[in-house]
Amino acid sequence: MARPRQFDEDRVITAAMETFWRHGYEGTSTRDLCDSTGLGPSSLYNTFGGKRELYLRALERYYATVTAEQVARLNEPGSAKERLRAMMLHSIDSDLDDAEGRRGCFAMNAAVEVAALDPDVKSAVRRCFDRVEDELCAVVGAGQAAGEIPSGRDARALARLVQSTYYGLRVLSRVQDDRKALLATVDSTLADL
Amino acid sequence: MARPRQFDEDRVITAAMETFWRHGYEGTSTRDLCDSTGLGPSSLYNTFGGKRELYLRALERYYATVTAEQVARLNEPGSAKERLRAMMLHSIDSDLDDAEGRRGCFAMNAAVEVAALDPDVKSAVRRCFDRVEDELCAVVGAGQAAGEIPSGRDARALARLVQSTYYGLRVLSRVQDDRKALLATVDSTLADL
DNA sequence: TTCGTTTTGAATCAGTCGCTTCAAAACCCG
DNA sequence: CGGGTTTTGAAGCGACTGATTCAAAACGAA
Repeated sequence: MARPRQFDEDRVITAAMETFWRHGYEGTSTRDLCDSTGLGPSSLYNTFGGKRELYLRALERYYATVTAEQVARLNEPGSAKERLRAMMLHSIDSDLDDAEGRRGCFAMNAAVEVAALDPDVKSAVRRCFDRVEDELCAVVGAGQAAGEIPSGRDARALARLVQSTYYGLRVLSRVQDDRKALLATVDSTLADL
Repeated sequence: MARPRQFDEDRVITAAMETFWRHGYEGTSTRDLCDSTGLGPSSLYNTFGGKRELYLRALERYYATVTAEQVARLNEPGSAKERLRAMMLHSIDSDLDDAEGRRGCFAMNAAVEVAALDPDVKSAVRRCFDRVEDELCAVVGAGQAAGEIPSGRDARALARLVQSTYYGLRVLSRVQDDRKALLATVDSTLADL
């Protein structure tokens, strides 16, 4: 029928996600995106529509990959608290790793930078957060069923408490390099469950 | 000796802070700053040096005003838990208020958007966070002395736990409008102390 | 009033912004 | 191979970026 594309759409979105993740929405120019994806501007606009649409696609990709990994990590073998700890530990170590560029959590970055200005971004970010919350809830529920966590309190409420502390720690990790202090807070949270 | 300035430097910094706060660092242009401050570009550059320096001054101003208000709110009359609750409640209501433009916490915005790229911004933000942490620690200590909070655990550790949950809630408030759910998490945190 | 100093506004710098246009190239189907 | 369709690269759109220049204006001190 017609000329086929020379690029893999998934690869392009992944490359765009990396760029947005590292430099933010306003900090990323269309030329940056062309450079990192290897696409010319016409291909980029022809395929995705524009910078904003590509950003939304990048957030979807984040949900499908990184958020999925977080969920998977919560479902690895171990007690409920061990699994909660593993997820938080992994994120903190990732946040503090210079080799990863200290880019933090892409969904959180989008929440802070763009969510107030763009309802679609807000929805995409909430989708990530809600998915994590649901899985935290499941893990807490399992812990309660196993007698590891007291059943007196609502699993959802406990999950939200863990979730808040978790994202708070990821904020602090942007300016606070003391890994031990962050880990101590993780353990305080788990001890309270 | 020479021609005096036609503007009040404090007013200019405050106006610049509002603009940076609302639109972020990259989202604010020098012309935006000229418009909001009323200064011409030459006056602005002559006085402050450039956009980055003005941003740092804006962060200092945030510390001197908003962070100071948070600290003051922690020192109002009432029990320790009442004071902790008052601070968190005030911030959440501020975050959810459309009339305030849903701009969140300027220090947190700076932490997420700029801190990784600019050590001076990182320091300025940490100054805000550390000030809040210290005051939280004092309040927790007072609660322990009054018998309101068990003395078994380190006040500093408890303060950091509250602080993490606090900033986590402010992240969630960017995409989550359910005030009751956020407040429930505040109460869960306080109940655990 | 005159001098020396600083501030101010207007104009403008080269470079970049997000985005568009368009003709040539590349493909599949018949 | 020819016809129809899509993708591609290059060039460029007007607007805006952070920053600078410079002469005129506005003051205090002598």
